[in-house]
Amino acid sequence: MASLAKELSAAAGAAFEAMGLEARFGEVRRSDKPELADFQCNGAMAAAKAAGRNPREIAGEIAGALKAHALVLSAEVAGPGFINLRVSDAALSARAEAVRGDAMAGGEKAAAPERITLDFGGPNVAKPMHVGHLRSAVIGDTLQRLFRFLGDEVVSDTHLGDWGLQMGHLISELQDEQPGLIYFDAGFTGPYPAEPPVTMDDLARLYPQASNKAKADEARNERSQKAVAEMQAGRAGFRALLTHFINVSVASLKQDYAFLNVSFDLWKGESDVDGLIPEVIARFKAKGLAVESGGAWIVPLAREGEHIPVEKNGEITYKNAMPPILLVNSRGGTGYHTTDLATILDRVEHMGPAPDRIVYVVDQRQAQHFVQVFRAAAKLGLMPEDRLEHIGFGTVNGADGKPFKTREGGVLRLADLNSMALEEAFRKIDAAGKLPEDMSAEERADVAHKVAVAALRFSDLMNTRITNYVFDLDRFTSFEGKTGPYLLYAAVRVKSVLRKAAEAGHEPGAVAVTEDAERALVLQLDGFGAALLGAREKRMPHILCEHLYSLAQAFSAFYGALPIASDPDDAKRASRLALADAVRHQLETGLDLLGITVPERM
RNA sequence: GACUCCGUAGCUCAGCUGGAUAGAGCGCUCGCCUUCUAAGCGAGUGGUCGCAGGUUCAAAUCCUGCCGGGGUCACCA
Repeated sequence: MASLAKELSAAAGAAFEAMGLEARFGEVRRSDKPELADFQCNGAMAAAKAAGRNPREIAGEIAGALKAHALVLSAEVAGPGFINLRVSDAALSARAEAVRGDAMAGGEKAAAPERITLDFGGPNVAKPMHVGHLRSAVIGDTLQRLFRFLGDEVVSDTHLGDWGLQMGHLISELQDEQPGLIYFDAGFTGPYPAEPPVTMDDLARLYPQASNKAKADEARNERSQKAVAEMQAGRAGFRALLTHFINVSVASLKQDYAFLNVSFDLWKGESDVDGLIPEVIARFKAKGLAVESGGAWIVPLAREGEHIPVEKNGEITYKNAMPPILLVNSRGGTGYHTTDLATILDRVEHMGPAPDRIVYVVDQRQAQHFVQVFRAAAKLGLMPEDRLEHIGFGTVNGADGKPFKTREGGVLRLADLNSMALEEAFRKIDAAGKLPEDMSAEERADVAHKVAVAALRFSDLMNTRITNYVFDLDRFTSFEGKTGPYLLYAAVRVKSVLRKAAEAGHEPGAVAVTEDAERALVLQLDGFGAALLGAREKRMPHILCEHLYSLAQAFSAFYGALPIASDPDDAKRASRLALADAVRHQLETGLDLLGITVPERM
């Protein structure tokens, strides 16, 4: 059974068509005014304008047709031409039962599923993840889960940053500290030691150290540039170091991601497409798309009207235009434009069936970079621009309103954020004092972890992803109001009611909706499918967050207003238990899509 | 300078493919635990939707222009 909103939309659409008007006017949605209606259709007014007719007259005819529909209790015209619909208790009851028994908890598959390569995470090998990496991880992972649930075929790839200047910084800084290491002996032919010469802490220390020096000292920066160029050119010792750095980093990254329930199918990185870079460059040159400029090779991308070259002191800058990409720099090295293009080539031509779409979940500040890469990829014929998609998100700012810096040091590590959230969860759990005395230390730790993850993921996902937000520890770990822990609490309470009822021998039965709180609850359940599809279409997880939060609220109101397991009437008790079970099913399903797991007790 | 995102309640934010009296959370004020988990529920408080024009029967929503803030603009990614 489709959602009530969908059934009603189809019926209203058919009624519009019968009048010679477009079916799209029949869109029915939840009413803004629950005291007046369950659902409303506003299409008559738009249709009247298109057809040059009286809106109330059209609304009256549509309402007349809808009255005959099996789900509809009443259909009335209000104001300038709103159609207010009430559905029958029987329709709501049937809908609740359908949600309860549905594998998708009332959701429905996407109409046109796609094969999607999802690129998110993007951690750098040189440095531990910081708070800014939270967003890509959490938004990307949620989209991954959502896409799969709705029928898309997803391959996720973390796309490690392991090929750029940061590797040069790391290599040269290590050489300064330990010049005797075998990796720096150009005459050595191998094999190199299997044990890594550094730990994650070493890497975390070496990188900012080198970066700061390079900023202050051009000669120091030049050495990093040289080191990276040599590494890219294939110097064996440097490649061996690269492999060590990657392995050390990945082990650490996996821990941070695992804490947040974030996973990837692939852990490929920029260095994996190293071998494809010459081919990318050759293809651009062969097609005449690359031009030489100041010793470097660039690919101009500006379109008609965009390209405004301005010459100043003998140098040409491209003011007010889409800048070209730097294919090969003047040292013969390549930057992230080129590796990104090589990665597209890899994904399209070397990894099985080509994806329908490649989606990048990366900071909004890189929007222009992606426009450039996408244009270049399209020019090369790798993939049309409209199949490449950048899902940007706002920065996580500090209290000063500025984004957390990543290269000056002093940033909050993601691992530390995770620990802080976990500590806070423990503290709040102890303060609430609700966990049963008999609960083992292991289970308590598990509950605290689930609460911490719910707090972190939900507080990040509930924001519209495009806007910046201020990092506020209280907000991340708040256990009151519109938060992940509130949702967990609501879900745990449903489970608790159901468990206790089962222990008393009471099972869910046939649903018979009668009370307002029950009607409101089922109407909320009915909106799940639309929320899922909306979240997928717009790539906006907060739409799903809003739905689940409203569902938890509707359940809490229902719980407060009516007895469930404690109702003495057998039929009412069975019906309300079934309603509670439908809520549990949809809440758990939806929270799982957000990467949030509900414990049995808390 | 160009492009881009944002500007809605004291604070943090939804709503933006135009529709009825603009919604949440936090805060603040009341009320509710001898009954299923009060990390809860109910009621109240609180808004020139940045400003000015325009389109429309109807604008927070669409268009134009301003103002304010963030971001980006080839050899770091």
